[in-house]
Amino acid sequence: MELIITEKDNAARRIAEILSEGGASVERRNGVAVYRWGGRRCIGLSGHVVGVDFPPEYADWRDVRPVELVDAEVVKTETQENIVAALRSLAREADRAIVATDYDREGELIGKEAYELVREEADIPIRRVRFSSITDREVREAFAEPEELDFDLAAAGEARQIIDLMWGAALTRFLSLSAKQLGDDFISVGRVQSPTLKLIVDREREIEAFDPEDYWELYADLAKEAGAADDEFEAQYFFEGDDGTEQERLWDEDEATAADERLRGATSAVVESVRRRTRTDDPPAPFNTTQYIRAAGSIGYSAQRAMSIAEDLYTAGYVTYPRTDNTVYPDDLDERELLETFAGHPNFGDDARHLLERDEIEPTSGDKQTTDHPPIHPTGEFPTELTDDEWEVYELVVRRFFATVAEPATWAHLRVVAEANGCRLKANGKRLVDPGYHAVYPYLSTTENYVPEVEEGERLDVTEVRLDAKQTQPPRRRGQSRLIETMESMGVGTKATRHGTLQKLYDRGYIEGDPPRPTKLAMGVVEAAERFADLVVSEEMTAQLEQDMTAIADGEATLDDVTDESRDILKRVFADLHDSREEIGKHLRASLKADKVLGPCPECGSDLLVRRSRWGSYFVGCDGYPDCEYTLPLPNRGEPMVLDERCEEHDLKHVKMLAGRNTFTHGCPRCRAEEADETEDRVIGACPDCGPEEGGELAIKTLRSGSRLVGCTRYPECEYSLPLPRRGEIEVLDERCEEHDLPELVVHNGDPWELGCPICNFAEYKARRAARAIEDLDGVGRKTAEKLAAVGIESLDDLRTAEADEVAAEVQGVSADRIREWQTEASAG
DNA sequence: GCAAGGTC
Repeated sequence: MELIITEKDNAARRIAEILSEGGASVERRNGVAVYRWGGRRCIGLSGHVVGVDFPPEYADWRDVRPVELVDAEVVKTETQENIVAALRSLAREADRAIVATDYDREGELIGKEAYELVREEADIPIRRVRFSSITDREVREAFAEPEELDFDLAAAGEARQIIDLMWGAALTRFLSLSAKQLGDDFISVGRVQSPTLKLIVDREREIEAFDPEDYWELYADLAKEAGAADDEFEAQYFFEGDDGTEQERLWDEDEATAADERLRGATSAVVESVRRRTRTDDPPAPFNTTQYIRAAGSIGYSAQRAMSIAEDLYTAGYVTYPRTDNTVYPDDLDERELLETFAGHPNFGDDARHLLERDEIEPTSGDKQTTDHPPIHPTGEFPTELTDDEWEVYELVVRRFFATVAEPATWAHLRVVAEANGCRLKANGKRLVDPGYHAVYPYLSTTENYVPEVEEGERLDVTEVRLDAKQTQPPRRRGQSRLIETMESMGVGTKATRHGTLQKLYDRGYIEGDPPRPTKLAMGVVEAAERFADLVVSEEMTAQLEQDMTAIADGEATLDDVTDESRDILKRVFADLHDSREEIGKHLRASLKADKVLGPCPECGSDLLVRRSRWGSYFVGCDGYPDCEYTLPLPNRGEPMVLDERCEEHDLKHVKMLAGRNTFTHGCPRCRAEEADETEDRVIGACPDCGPEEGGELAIKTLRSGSRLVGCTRYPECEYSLPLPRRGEIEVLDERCEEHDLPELVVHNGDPWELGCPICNFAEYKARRAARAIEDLDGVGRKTAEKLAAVGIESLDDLRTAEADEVAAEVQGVSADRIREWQTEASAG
């Protein structure tokens, strides 16, 4: 029997399909899928099935001095026991094996790990095949002429594993021990996470150090003398700077007002020059992971969410592998054929047919060509049931593919320079003459700037003059996709890990919000690392490692050469760290506290801190506790983030509550509490729970945490309550709900929101939320959710408790098995 | 309880 080993199940299934010409069957070993046909078996791993670690005697952080990890042995442990067991048992039955993992360095290492597991069981020939996309031709050609594993390349990967573990673990333990942070709140550093964190911290330092400067810009509205009213356009004042370049900003107020007055003295301007240009705007390159994340970010998806959706679409077979650096379509991809599959599609058909009219389909390509996976593109398999988010992302991938085979766009640029009373004015117009690829890819801006056709020497009316006082702005914080792009350009992390690294920084309490802002703890960690272990916060560590890995792969260095040198460097770092342990610990503890301090306690003058209760909720408490028991409540939704902004009255920092899309600013917690104390409850009717027996009434209440609700006046004996929005004035109308005998409410926060009867409103809200929860289940689209609602399934609970067979009989197109899958998912979530 | 890299 010949055993074929791939990096993942998906690849195993597709390779089996190709080599067996569709004749493969699936069986399970230890729960792992094995594809069989003829004399062949094919198993997919799950990436690395073994990992590096220290022997168990190094496990206790308190027992082992961190520096000892530098010379500790590094052992391999099985991390995916089911898969390893399945692989071993298959190996015992095989008379030869073929490693078919991904065609990249990490794939070579994963292949070598499989090689060693097989070797422990059987002394059989083990060969290697390499292909860059799982297509019929590439796979057949690769299997026709198997090659050998590249052990040097695999050793390069192992060197990375060892160095990352030893630096990461030793320094993480050192910092955590020094700050006495040993539980879930340990303080981590690493070759990838720390330079990424420094990138964010450095930008924050620039922002903090920024000193804004005043400047002025001068504008005039110009209009053709006999033209239509909408022929008016804006032109900007400019002058020649000392270096001969065009300048728009006036840095001196007197000069600015002088120019303003001069221009105001002009009633007309004379066109000095008109320049027309045509510019082509080339369609974008195929999607690699980073550019995909960026595009998904521009339509509102976080990096993590974008990757998670892409992975789901990939597993379902609708798009190709989402983790790739490649921006060049492989020769095997027939773009015309793929377009043809879309020609009959209800959503994409028109665009696909239009693109097929081109004589020659020549796709764009990016700078980077790799051997592991093609750029992300649709497979041509059409999805049936997608959630709204999945559909939006799927459409993005389809349209990006369309864009890469579409024509360039053409813009007409028109630059007009005019002179008015000695002032020179310019206007740059642009018009999209031919939308080209924008017609099929509507995600990039096509904003035009209108400037009418004018002639040289033509006289224009000056209809308005504006002098804008402005200030230079600090650099902007990078958003998630910009950070990922920067990490890529620094060579830090990989296509498969960068978004996860950002998530890790959030989880470790190093960054908050979006765009991410570093915490004081992050500032402290980066400062400590810069002083004592500069290498671990520098991108050079990765650059050096890459060079060393290349040397190992080329046979110019050995794994031991490289790891021993790294050990020496790390030992020198520890020699410096040793004496400063106390000082570093104090600094880190001060940083940790700084993230939580709001300001002085009104009762004892100690610091008020954001704290967490035993039940997990947040509140503001005094650092003087238990001597001082002063507290203030915080909203019960989201994670509190302390802002720099301070309340003038109470000298307390403002608090923002981070809750994804529902993030809001709470402000000064003392102000909120005092406002609540001063707000009278407004009675609006009888309590439906206890009104008849106990005479309880419903009132609009404001809590000290800032929440508002309609609740029973007998609270806490009666806990009946309905939520109200946090913001906006609540108006009570005379109209009453017939069913509940309560007044209709209107919330004034921007556009008036007619909330109506609070009981009806809450019922509707719950129904909407339930519908959304059901739609979030894997493979339940809106249509299915509607069908389920029609048979009375309106919440996850309804779904969980329903009889799958009965529902299947009533709902067309949904099997009982499918419903049981959803029930499992609903119970798990 | 450490890292970073695969993959789910």
